[in-house]
Amino acid sequence: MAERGGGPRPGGRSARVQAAVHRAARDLLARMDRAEVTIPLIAAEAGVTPSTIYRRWGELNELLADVAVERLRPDMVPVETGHGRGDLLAWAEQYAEEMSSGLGREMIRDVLAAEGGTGPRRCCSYARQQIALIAERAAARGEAFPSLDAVLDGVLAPILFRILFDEALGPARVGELVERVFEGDRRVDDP
Amino acid sequence: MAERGGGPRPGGRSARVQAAVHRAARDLLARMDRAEVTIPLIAAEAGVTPSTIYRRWGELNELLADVAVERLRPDMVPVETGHGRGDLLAWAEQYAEEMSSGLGREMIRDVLAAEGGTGPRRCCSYARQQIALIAERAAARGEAFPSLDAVLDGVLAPILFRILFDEALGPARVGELVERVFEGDRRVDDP
DNA sequence: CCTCCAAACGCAAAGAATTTGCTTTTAGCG
DNA sequence: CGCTAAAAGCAAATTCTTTGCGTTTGGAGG
Repeated sequence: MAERGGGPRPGGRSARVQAAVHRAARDLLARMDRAEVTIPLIAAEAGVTPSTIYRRWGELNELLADVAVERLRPDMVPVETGHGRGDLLAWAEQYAEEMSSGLGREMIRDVLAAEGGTGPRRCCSYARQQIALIAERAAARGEAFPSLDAVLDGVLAPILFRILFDEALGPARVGELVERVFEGDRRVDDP
Repeated sequence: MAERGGGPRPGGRSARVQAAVHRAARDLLARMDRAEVTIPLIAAEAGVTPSTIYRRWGELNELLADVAVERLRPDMVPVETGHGRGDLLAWAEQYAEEMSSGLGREMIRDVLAAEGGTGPRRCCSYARQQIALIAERAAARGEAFPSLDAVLDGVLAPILFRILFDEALGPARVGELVERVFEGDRRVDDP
């Protein structure tokens, strides 16, 4: 029913409609309150009929989650500072800042609100890839670097947890978390 | 608009309606798929008109979030094992298990999906209270115990992060997290 | 190049949910 | 014992969602 993701074939009609709908949704989210955005509105903006959207996405949450996951995909490689700890710190600080914004928070919530669990998984995997890349670079330089799970649980988890349930962490606290994940037992086993 | 929480006055008509609606929502959630539950359905089950619910809660998400926060409120004090680390471990394991269930995950998502940020805050504060209680008991015994923030970021955050974005953590990993939060800098006076 | 096919879209009617104006009930108060 | 403000009921109007059916489209095979 859902058929999220890149679409069936690149270049087909299906892909064009999906692109138009995504763009329309992004535009509307940018210029009006999230609660006022409806499927008929997006359809009108995209130049398609509502039933097309209902058939492809099923409900507003699925569509918005789809759009949010797309926007959450990292668009650049993590900056290189010369050592793994600096790379991770820079990445974590930028990540925390982006996600702490009003728009960032809304996108995360949209992703979580969708039915199928694939959206959150994809977001997690995006972060995983970025961290793995930093870890690889560190390993190539012969540095010790914490395991992927340690970084996920020790840095990413607190950042997202605080954004969702409490108050977003500031850069100072993010720095502490990065420091802490480098302390103690370093498991370099994970590539 | 929302008027979540305990209700205006205990015993009034308002409180009775709220209780009836909450119960109806819980019953329906228990016996049918979450996606099929609608406000008119809940209204019928509760014996009120839909417009009452619309006026009080605004939309389905708000109502379900309200119900979920209620159910997420801890109903007992953390078990006493004799020392803080054991208390925290027992609490964390039980928390992780409860939240990892299908029902637990749905409740968390409901809480997060609501508009106002008060639901997630309240859930966080429930956990805070439980942890603070464990910490107080430890302090009363003269034990060292990690700071509240350290526990939130080091134990609670990974548990919830994995449930929401990845795969729920097993008891073994939860135990590791508890161990780790007791390592390193303890910001409470030494034992 | 042409024809055929399945997938996807548009249209419009039917069905369901949401909003809203107005009336009625109720609990608390003087 | 009335009075009043808040909350609920009722019903009409509006908006969203679903669905059946005909049309278009892009691609595969001849």
